[in-house]
Amino acid sequence: MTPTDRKSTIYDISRLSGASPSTVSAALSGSWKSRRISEATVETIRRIAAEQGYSTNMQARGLRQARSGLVGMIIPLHDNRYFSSMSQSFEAEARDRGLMPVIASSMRDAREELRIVETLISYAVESLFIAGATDPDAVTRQCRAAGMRHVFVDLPGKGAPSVISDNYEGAAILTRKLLSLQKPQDDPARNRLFFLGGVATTYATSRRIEAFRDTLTAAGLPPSDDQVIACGYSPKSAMAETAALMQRLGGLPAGLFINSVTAFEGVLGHFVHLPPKAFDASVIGCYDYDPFAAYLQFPVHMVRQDSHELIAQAWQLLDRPPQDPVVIEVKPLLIPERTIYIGPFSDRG
Amino acid sequence: MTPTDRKSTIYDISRLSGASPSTVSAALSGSWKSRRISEATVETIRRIAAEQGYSTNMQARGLRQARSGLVGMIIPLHDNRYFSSMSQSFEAEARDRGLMPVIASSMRDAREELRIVETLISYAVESLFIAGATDPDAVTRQCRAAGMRHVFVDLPGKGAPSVISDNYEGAAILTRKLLSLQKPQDDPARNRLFFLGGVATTYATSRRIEAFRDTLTAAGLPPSDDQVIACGYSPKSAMAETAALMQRLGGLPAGLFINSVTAFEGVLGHFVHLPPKAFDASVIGCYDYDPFAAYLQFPVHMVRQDSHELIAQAWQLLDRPPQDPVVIEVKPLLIPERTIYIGPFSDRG
DNA sequence: GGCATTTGCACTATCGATTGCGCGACCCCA
DNA sequence: TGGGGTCGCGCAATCGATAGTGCAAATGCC
Repeated sequence: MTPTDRKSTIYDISRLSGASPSTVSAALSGSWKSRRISEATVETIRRIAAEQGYSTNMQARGLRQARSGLVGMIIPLHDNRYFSSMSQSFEAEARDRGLMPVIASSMRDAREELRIVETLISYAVESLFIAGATDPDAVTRQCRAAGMRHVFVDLPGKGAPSVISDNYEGAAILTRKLLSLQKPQDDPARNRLFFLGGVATTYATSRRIEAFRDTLTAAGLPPSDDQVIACGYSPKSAMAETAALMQRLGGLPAGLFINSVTAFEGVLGHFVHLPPKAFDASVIGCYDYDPFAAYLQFPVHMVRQDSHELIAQAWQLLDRPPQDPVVIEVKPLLIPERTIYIGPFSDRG
Repeated sequence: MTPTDRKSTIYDISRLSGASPSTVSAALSGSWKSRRISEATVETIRRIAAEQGYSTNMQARGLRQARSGLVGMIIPLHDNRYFSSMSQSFEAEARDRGLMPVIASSMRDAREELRIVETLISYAVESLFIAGATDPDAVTRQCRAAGMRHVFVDLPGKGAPSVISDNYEGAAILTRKLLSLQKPQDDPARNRLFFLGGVATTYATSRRIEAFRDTLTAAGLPPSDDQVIACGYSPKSAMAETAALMQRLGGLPAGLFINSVTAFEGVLGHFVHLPPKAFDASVIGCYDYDPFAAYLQFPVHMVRQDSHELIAQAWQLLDRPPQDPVVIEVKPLLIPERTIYIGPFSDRG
């Protein structure tokens, strides 16, 4: 209320109320019952604190208690539907628990990721979620050294509990779907399914490629190496690779398994140059869901990873830390073509 | 290195190096030159600190220096392309400046927004960005009381500098585009443009509605009140309102101005039930850009707000705080139909 | 050689909140 | 009236880092 520009402290409240700083602290922090402070005193202190617009200095509290009230989360990037919906779920749960979420993006850069971990440790976050880790083992080493609980999401780590989506199953479902809808093409080079996007050395992508290969093989169509183009997640490279592929094939292949929305964005960047009927002979699938992508000029079959459930399970792992570094797999869902999925936060926008 | 589970402090380094804690602090914080600590001593201390995996306790430093090294940002929600790309730009710049970004989402809830402001103040963030504020005046009051610098983005506040996109201009451009492409329809009730989504009492939406109205009026087609349906930003309500509108009109109107991607998501939730040719007689525009939305079954004309530029300008306002609460307007861009815009982070995914 | 500087570092208070401990006042009961 | 117990609260240490000040040893200068 009073327009002082210094933030008021318990010492100010102490002076104004006549009570000692420790009494003020107890009154405002909730520990007054066990410290036998009378309700009347507490009331007075609360009133004065409210008048002064007092709020606890969390740095001081954190320093004293060795708890900061912060929880960290690292994601590859904010600007991505999958990860940002993880952030949303993460933040909701954190705030429900009275914790302040700190969400940072690594841009899939291992160095950056470690820098963030170190910074978060400096701020004494109480636990850390790492989604889509770039170098999980290094992260675990750092966290261990600082005694920090952590959980991996989407990309497992050997040194800590992990929650991932069932990449093999999801990719197998999607591949089968594509196979079942594939229309035969004249040119044998084009009459095949291609896998595009992702980083092959990455756990998630490697599992998906495995499923892609196994499923094709099981269908009697063992893929050759050129059918897997793990060109990274960026729109730019996906666009270039799509162009190159079509150049090579002289058109679209019978089917395309796109390994993330971001890659899809790049693919689309090339597709816009094609006439609508170019897609008639192809079937397109994407590992990731986007409502708009579900309703393009051509049908797209999408696998939706349950980001909300991933995060929920991750919180549970923190609550009841398992003995061994378990890996929990969450089933992804094949979304029928041209379907708008309504998620948990869709009453907000 | 040593597997102690307590984090090491300057006192540990002090003991191991034989130097005093204050010397250790100076050596590690960079103030050693002005404190005349010999380079040899600094080297020793640095080595030991590295061996011990020391990192500064930011709570202690922040408490002492009354600076936390944190910058806050509030956005309505993470799970939104427009806001998450703001987060991305915000975070990049913050980290470049050696600050740790803390990004929280208000879910467009004024109470929640104020709670976040209070929490961020408790953590002594050094400045605060508020994007799409729900109650800017209340935010300013709280920030003032705590002596906190803040900037509004996307939605202006009276009490602090603001950077917004030029909503009037953007909406006028989009409306003109829709008008120019509109095909005459038999039914006069349907032969009109409709505005759907957003909160009418909100600055951005009200400016856009103003432009929508003015543009139609200037074209000799003054709109009636039923042509503006400000049903909020959520997909759910947009879906319901789209259904209701089409029920009322007996089909799609000649043109639809959709006031955000989130609303568009809801609209699409209804559109999926329509046959592709249902869109032939309509022209659709959306205030917000999404690469996938740009490539739907029907052409969509989109206005892209330059989130990167908005954030860049906001940082500049913090650097050189203006006397009066200025409002900087950033021009939005009309993206031609079926165009994939490649943004500043598209080499990452 | 004596005195003034400079060098290199240690001492100690401090930031704001929490917490173990202790102390006086009051009550109860014998 | 005295002893034990409870009430209500204050004192002082503490968390880890920083910064003002002081002080001995080394160096410079005539």
